[in-house]
Amino acid sequence: MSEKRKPYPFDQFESKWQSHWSENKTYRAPGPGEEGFDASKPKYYILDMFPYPSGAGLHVGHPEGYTATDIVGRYKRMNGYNVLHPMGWDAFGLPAEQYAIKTGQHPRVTTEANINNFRRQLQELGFAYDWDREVNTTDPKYIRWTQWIFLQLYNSYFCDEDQKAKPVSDLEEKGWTQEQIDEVRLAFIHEAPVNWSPSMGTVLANEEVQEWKDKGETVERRPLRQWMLRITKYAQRLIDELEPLEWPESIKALQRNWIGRSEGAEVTFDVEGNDITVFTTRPDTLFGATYMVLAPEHSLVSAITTAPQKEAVEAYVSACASKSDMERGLDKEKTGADTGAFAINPVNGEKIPVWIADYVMMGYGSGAIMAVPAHDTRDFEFAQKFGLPILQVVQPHGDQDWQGCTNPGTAINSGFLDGLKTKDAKKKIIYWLVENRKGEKKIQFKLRDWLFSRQRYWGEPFPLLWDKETGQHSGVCESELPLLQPEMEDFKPTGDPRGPLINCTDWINYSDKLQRETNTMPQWAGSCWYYLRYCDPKNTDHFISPENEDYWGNEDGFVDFYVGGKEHAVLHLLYSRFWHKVLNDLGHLKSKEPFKKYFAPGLIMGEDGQKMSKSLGNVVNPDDVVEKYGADSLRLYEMFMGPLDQDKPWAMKGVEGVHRFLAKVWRVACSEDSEGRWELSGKIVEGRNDDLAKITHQTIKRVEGAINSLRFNTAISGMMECANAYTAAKEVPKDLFLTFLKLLSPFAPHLAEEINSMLEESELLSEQTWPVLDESLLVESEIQLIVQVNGKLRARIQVPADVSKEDAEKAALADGNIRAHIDGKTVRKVIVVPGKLVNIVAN
RNA sequence: GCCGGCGUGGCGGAAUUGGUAGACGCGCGCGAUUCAAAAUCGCGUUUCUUAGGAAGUAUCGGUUCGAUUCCGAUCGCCGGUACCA
Repeated sequence: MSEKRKPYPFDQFESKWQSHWSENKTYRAPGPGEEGFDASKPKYYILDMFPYPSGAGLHVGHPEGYTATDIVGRYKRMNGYNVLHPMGWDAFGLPAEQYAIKTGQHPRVTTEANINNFRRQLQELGFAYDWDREVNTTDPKYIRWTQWIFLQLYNSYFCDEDQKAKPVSDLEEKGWTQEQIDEVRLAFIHEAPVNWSPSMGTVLANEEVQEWKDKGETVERRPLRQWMLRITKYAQRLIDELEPLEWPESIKALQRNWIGRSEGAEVTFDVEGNDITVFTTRPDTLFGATYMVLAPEHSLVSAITTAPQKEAVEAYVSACASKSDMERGLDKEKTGADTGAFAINPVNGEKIPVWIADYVMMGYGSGAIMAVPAHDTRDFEFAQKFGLPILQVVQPHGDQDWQGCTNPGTAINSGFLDGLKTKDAKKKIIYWLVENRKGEKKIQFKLRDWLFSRQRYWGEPFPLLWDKETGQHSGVCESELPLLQPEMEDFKPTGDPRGPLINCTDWINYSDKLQRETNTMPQWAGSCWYYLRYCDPKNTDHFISPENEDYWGNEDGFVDFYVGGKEHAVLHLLYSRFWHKVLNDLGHLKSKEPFKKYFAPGLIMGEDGQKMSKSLGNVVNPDDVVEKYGADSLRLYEMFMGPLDQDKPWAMKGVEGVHRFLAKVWRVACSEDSEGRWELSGKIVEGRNDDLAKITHQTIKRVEGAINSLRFNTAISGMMECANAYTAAKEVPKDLFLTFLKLLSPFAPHLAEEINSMLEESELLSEQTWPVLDESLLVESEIQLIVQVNGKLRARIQVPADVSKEDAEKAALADGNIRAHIDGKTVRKVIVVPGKLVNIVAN
């Protein structure tokens, strides 16, 4: 009936085992106080980035990381750990809302349907998740705690002396006014040019802009009053506390880069009676500052501009204002205008002209620079174009051209700095600036505060109220949480920067005096802390109980091992670290970091080597692969493709390859009868076979090593070699084959479980312990030595494993081929590496 | 420009402290089985070759008895970031 018989009947047992595991709660990980909890067991918390349940369903990229963590989790479990491996849904967010608008359904409905589809797909891959711990960021019981954490941020400030967050109530006790307190809250309202997307009708965080632009959305700068989170206060700690984490160096570098720490100095210039401060990383070049540049948006521009220059300056400012960020970035040709004003260089009293130019950004430092054209490429270009003076103050090493040269060297034309190396000149000028009250040492960061409000419907509302008369804001009472969005017919973005909730008058009006905040939180809010909730998902008194925190978390990084896409290197991973530190500072958590160890799987590309996309038609649907080859084959293939952290192209032929391997394992135990039915072959016997014992134990060693170093592709190669040996043998001892099945079970749990049960083993493989390596089986009595002459392989000789150096040398020199190669030459030296080789140096 | 990563057969890749380069898989070729095919099993598969060898891990150079591995320079590709002062 079936046109093509399957190489092994995965379709008949995969779903059976999935149901079995699910019904028996095989992978339940009980926590403190729960039934079946065993405090003596060590714990292991392994976490996947929870997916955003899109309408498109699971992508083949998802099971890559999920299979890796599943293998490690199952391996740890077989080694006696109480493994927490949970799954949940990052279900708020713009795409969900856009999809809902498009289909005319409420996002809660479409989200639920998408979640059900995702859950089905994940369950069909046999992942050992504890589904009792499932979390969903859009669940009111979850929203409640997201909002509670927001209120912690809102009700705290950053104490600079102690470098940590503290409750604002401390400031109230010190007699601070409400206005003063509002200035320092970690969640604060701020009017500034922000990233406004006209196409999406919302603002975006700096970190998100590129991603949405890539998807074709428009983003422009626009001044708006928005809620911000004061992440910049944590800039230094976010760099320092990253150091001890077991993260890939590249990801750490990405975060450091984004935070962008620069050491330098602030220098104050007198400009027509105003103090203008600039930041510079090269205070040693202060004598070479021959002009000053302000950003066009700088607040003092109109005040200092002289009458004759007024028209030109105003024209330039408005030209810049109308340019989008993109145009401004693309246009590398320097432009600017002379304000006519002069600044006094504090170090030598020189009068230097003040210009405005759009190569100076308002968002970094003070929005003003001292220009040192001799030693800065941008200032050099600008000075050349506008004929401004260029004064060399650093003599670079060697014969490098000093013009526009930014390299360090020796100070010249710099008064008391002359003759000093750049490093020493920096120290001396900073000392001078401090002494003369003209500046100070300064550390500057690129990191901006986090724009946290969105003008959308499908997100957590801010639990905040505004006084209609005074305009003062305040947090709602914790007992009123969760605060859910009202039911609305039409929640489309309105273009109104207050968001669609503004149209829901019943909901907005909290009382006669008070009105609700109408902005909502970004998708990141829920994902910032979900790893904590998994530990105690049903707790109604705490976001996580201290007992669960102590049991599941680590002091030096809460989660033992976190796996997920590197596209979140400067988004989710940075935001989570920030929230975790705030919660730690406020005494709600004991650890400083959320993720002790982190790993980012590579991207799975299309078969054509391009990134998978609908438009290219190269998308692989995991459901189709499971249908055709089974879940084990998909899992195994994704692990066999290559190193986990590398980007790699999909190849359906490769899926067939691992599928054949699984079928080969199946056929070690089973064969077909004349009707085409599978039955035990009788090849598995009681007995012993030293050769197979050796390769089986070699495989234990290889697989263990490979799992511990996340090199799953080599684990699978090892198992393939072992299976090839079983295939070639006439009989396979049962104990060895059962050992092999245990090794295979984290990778292909369904097949391993099925064969195990067919061999009348009653206990589930996943309940069994990992095989113990017997090293004695690996020792050889005879080994092969390679013999080289002048480093080139010339012979292989068999010698006893414990051969002495002298005997090895003798045996090598006795070999016929070796004799031929050293014939007529003098042996100068013989290197013997025990157990490996003999190298004869002769000429 | 700056930061990070990567260059090994026809392809994905292996070689864990420097010690047999190309494991394992894909593809391809040959053979067995079959009436035939599929499936399966076995053998072969870096290149050149005067068949003894020679060359070979992006390129050039260095250290070493010995380098895919360590060091230096160059080229190429990928990712991040960018008038960040």
